[in-house]
Amino acid sequence: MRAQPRKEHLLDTAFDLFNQHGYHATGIDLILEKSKVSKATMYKHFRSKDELVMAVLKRRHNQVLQQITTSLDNADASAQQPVLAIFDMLFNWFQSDDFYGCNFIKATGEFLNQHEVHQFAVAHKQQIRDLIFQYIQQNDSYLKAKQADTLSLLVNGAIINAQLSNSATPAIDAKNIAQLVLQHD
Amino acid sequence: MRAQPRKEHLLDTAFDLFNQHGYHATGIDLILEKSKVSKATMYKHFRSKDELVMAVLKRRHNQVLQQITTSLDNADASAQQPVLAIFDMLFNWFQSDDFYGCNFIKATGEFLNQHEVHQFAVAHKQQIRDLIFQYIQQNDSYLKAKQADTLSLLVNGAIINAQLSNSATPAIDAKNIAQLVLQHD
DNA sequence: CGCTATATGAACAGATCTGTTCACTTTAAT
DNA sequence: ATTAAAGTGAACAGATCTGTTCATATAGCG
Repeated sequence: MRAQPRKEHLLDTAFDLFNQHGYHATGIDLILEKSKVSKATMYKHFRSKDELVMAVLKRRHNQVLQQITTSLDNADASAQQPVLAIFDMLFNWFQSDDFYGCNFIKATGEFLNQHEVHQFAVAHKQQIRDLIFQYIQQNDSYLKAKQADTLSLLVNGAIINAQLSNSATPAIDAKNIAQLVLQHD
Repeated sequence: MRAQPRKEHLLDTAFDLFNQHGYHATGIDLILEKSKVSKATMYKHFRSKDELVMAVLKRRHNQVLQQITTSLDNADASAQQPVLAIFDMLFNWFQSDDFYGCNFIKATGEFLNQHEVHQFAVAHKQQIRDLIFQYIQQNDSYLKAKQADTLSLLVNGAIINAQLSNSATPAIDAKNIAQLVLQHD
């Protein structure tokens, strides 16, 4: 199979524009203009705009899971709570130029509950929580595994506050809170 | 001045639809159909859709500030941290049938940073943080006033997780975390 | 070189969206 | 009952959006 640079480039451009303008406010034509891809090509790869949105989300989903896994794998195993490495990852993300909040949270806001896109976004967040849950069970076993809910809440709160304040410090705030809560039980 | 039931009804309907479908996905025609108001009337009250959006946000902004103020005023002053009453308010909100997440967070996701709507939404969240800050200074003075950032992060995290999980328990989770963090310092 | 995949661009259809206009009707207060 | 304000409905304009089509161009590969 040949690599598909056009398709990947299209997904990159769409991802950026969706994050900045939102899903409905971003027209197909804008994506095509920015990516220098023709409309016919796009519709050969994706049957509809919704399918493009789903492809963007699925690719990002895999990227995020990969990033979290890598973060946790590289975490200092001698640390008291290696799971907190997640917040260091958030800190880096918040500082990047192309940070415009979480595209999955955005997706739940723009599509109705029963819509495929909404449901995929919810499933994505749930899967992150589950990933944290599993990691705690295996590596920070002295922690109550149910603390995954707490960490998930702190992660999402940090994302929102980082977007609102256009600063990365909520990642540090969240890490400090997490540290306190986790070592308490 | 006469009361303006049509205008208020229009704002009510628009608020609900914006919350469920998002701002851009909600067409004027849908709002008019649901509210049984004619298009001419709407455009007499609001010069554009953006102006309607702003009116919805401004009204909601006042409602939220009022709710928080009332919550804090009615908080058990003998409690250790009366500021935690905010999370009880969140709990009730999350349980209501018309809870579809935070319309201000949604607004930041759908409008560019420099857009009036985006900026108003950011200012709204900042003002809530400031309100908490002031309350802590006056009533929970043994707390570090800067903890308003922590509470803000917990509030927003709870809102997101409540929307994602379609449950009210994140309000309780956030309250427990807040209690722990605040009494620690 | 020549074959085949893939991409292009430009025009087009049809739907939907915001916003305007206007003749007419309803409502509320005097 | 009269009058003035407010609301209605329906048609319309113009912009924008998604999606289609097709003749042409281009790039990779034997």
